[in-house]
Amino acid sequence: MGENVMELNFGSLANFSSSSSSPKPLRCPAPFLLKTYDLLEEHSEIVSWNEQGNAFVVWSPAEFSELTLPRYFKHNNFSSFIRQLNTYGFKKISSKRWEFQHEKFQKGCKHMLVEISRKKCEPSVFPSYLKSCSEENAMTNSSVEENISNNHELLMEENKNLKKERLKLQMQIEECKTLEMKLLECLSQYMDSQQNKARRLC
Amino acid sequence: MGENVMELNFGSLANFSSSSSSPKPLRCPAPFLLKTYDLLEEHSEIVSWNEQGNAFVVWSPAEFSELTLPRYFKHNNFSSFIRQLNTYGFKKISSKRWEFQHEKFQKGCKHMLVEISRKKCEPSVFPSYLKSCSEENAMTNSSVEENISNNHELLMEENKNLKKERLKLQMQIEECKTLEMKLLECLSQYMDSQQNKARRLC
DNA sequence: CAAAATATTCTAGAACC
DNA sequence: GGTTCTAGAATATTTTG
Repeated sequence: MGENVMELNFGSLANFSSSSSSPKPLRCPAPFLLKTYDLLEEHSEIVSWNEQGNAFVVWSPAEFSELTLPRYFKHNNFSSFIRQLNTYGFKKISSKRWEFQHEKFQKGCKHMLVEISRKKCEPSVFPSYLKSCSEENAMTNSSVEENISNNHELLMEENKNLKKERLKLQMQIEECKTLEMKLLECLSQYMDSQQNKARRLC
Repeated sequence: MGENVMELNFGSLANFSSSSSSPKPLRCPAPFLLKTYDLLEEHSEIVSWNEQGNAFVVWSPAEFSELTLPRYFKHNNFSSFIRQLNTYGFKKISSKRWEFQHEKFQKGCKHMLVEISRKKCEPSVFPSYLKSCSEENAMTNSSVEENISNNHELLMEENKNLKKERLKLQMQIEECKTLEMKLLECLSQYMDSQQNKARRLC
């Protein structure tokens, strides 16, 4: 009841814990990375390193899912595989084919796998848009910005982005206000209905 | 009884948030829904209604992607199809097979498709302050402004101001959020106290 | 044609195991 | 840490006023 509402909506507050993220080099690569690297040494037509050896291509997602995945993982879902790739920071670098890249994932460089770590962000009270804003703020205060701000092109770009962001923030505020009104409306309706119920009970 | 009260009230809250924007009865179903419904009338072995006709099953994702999807959509990605299903509120109801369900998506009930609408915000009471479109953005990107901004100095100044403004907007959002939490807390407390009163009256 | 709605893509959140 | 399901976010693309 009332309590459940609170839990549902404020539950995330309980998880408010400071994160001591430690991206120190691990001694052994994550199993997922090893398996993915190994699977590329099969020299199959289903999946392989790309021409430059700095990314890999799943040439046939269907066969890859049905034949390759279950031999290395506990599933045969392409989407689960992709979810893992994203978790480890791989990017899809072609819109034409299933080609994924990570700076530290290269042909013949098995030793570099230890430098790839899982992305992990703590659950936070703040909505994602605020997170990204805060990150940006942190950046703007650094000296990095001092250097790049001298470039006219970058300035223009930043200007454009800032305006875009302003628009977004304005819309969010609009939404907030609307929601507040609706919450109030809901509250008042609830009070009415409860009073009617109480009357009937008398 | 408590639970029913809750459902009633949060149901109405959900209606509030959507009633302002769009969910009036449409005359014609979303293209995606029509296509998905049509594709199920092929009586194929790749995809079909389930036994009860209240959900559908993609029996062979690989063939579905390669053969079925491109005939109805502009792509052959299973994941894009699933993204659409989720956007329209379908749920995957089996862990064993690709079976998706929506209350208003049933065999022989094409007319019910008009009642399915695209999700804009969560059914949750809580914000997801995210975007529906509001229309107070006229003042932002005029081309006039673009020209003036070609001056380097002015650009710098404008960016500085934009950042200042951004900070202000972010603070406003924080305030809104706090207020919303208080409102909800109030609502929840009120519900509790009213229920206690009702119990005593019994 | 501009703006809104819908579609497609890529990535991430969160629950559960 | 892995797997699953769903959503966020950025673009494309289409539709509509």
